[in-house]
Amino acid sequence: MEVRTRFAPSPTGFLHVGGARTALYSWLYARHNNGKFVLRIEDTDRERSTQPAIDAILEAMKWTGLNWDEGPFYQTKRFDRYNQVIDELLEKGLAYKCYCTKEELEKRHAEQVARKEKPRYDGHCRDSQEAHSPDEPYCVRFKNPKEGKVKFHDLVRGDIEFDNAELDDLIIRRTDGTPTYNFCVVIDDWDMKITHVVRGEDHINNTPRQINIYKALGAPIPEFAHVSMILGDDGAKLSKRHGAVSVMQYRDDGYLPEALLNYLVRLGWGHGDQEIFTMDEMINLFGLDAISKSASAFNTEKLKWVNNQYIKSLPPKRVAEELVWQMNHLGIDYSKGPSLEELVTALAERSHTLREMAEQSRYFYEEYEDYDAAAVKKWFKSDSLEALERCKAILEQIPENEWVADKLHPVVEQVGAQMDVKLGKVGMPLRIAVTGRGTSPEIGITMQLIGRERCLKRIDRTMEYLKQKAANQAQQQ
RNA sequence: GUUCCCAUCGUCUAGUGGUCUAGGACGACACCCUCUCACGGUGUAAACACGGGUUCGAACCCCGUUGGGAAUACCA
Repeated sequence: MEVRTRFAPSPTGFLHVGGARTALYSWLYARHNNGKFVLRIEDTDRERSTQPAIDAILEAMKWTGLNWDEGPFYQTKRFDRYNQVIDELLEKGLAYKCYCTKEELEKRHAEQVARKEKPRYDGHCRDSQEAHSPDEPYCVRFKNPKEGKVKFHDLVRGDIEFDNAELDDLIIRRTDGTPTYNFCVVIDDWDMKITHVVRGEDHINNTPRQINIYKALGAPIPEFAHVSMILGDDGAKLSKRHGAVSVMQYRDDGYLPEALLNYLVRLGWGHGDQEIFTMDEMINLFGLDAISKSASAFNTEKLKWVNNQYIKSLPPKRVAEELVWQMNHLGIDYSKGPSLEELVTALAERSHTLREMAEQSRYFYEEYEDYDAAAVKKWFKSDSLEALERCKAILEQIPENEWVADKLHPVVEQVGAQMDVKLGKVGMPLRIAVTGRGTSPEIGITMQLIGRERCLKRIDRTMEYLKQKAANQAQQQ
């Protein structure tokens, strides 16, 4: 039988990393088994569901590359189907109309809590013979079995069982005529022939209710796999105060989707000691049974490391694609200067995020304003002017067509030898001169990418600056 | 309260009764490399929540305790 999985978010907000991991696991399982992955939007709660949230979720799914084979299906478009089944249930006596008012319900609920009982519907209308006028409002409840147990084998947790006595008759159709979640999922998973339900562990408690509905319907019961939740860096439940929670926020922060997915797959799943997985490896090696049962804390430091691994190993062309967003976001006009691919190649090793990379790239495309104060203080010494003069003398002899790292790199050593000083005394003033700052890639490639004309101009500028600085100091003394 | 789920270094994990004086990764620290920042390399510190069983033998199996989490909605 074909494996069919699904991801069924409710559009009440953006896609967060926990949802993304669940989606990833569901997607991987389908791909691993050459099955189908279905996307369904669970929007039966019309109060809280919004179009912007739907758009945000779809955008995040596309960005991560978790492509779906069918859907997106919307539950709000399937109300006729749900109501048809509810009517059938009503006819067969497997569901019943409940006329209890909200006030009555609340009162009984409060009494149960006061008695320290588990609050649940008491079945007041289940066997009631009370007469009701046709226009009296009612909701529909599912007749849950009163006795026995519901057992199921969870693919990640093993056997789980609940006593039916713990469950109550849940509402499947509200007074306003709209069906509710626990009913809709069952109908949808049934209609969409879902074979494996991969979802968050918060649904474990819903599973026995849903199984009872499957049974009442005579529908096949799918396999279930309940994935644990993701905690924040501090081990507390993930929330806004943890900063990045939305998947798209990670795009904005400069993470590659490949890296996020790799990080996420390893968070709660492992294959020996392996840390980095290509998509194909993930698909080939993934299995629901290896998913860890306990919740796991999100660790941004490790994500950064993974991201750096991908920035270094992915084709520069691919990284450059994602870098475009950052450059535009920072307003850097990269049309005049090195290509983004060259930039990526030069900066890959020292960038943990694309945002960092973009921020470090300004001097390749724009003139810098001021020198980095700390770098100036640390590296501009009394002999820096001489070092720059000597550098310039050699650099001027290098023609435009030979302005490449291999030719530029030895300049520092030559001047270092001439002056009989450590290379830092030459390389650093030169670096600050051409970039305005104390950090950059290797000086040869840095100068190559900045270009001959710009470099010489900046060196001139810096020599002027150093002369001025020396003059000021002399004056003060 | 009740039901259900969970429990190995700070974090993610390997480990499915002996090969565990518990392995890897991130992070931390130290050293090496070095024109900066990084990358990389080497090394150090760092964990089986607790208590009972079962067994010749338990991180691994069972029970309990403790601690976390989820559900208990006319939300999903």
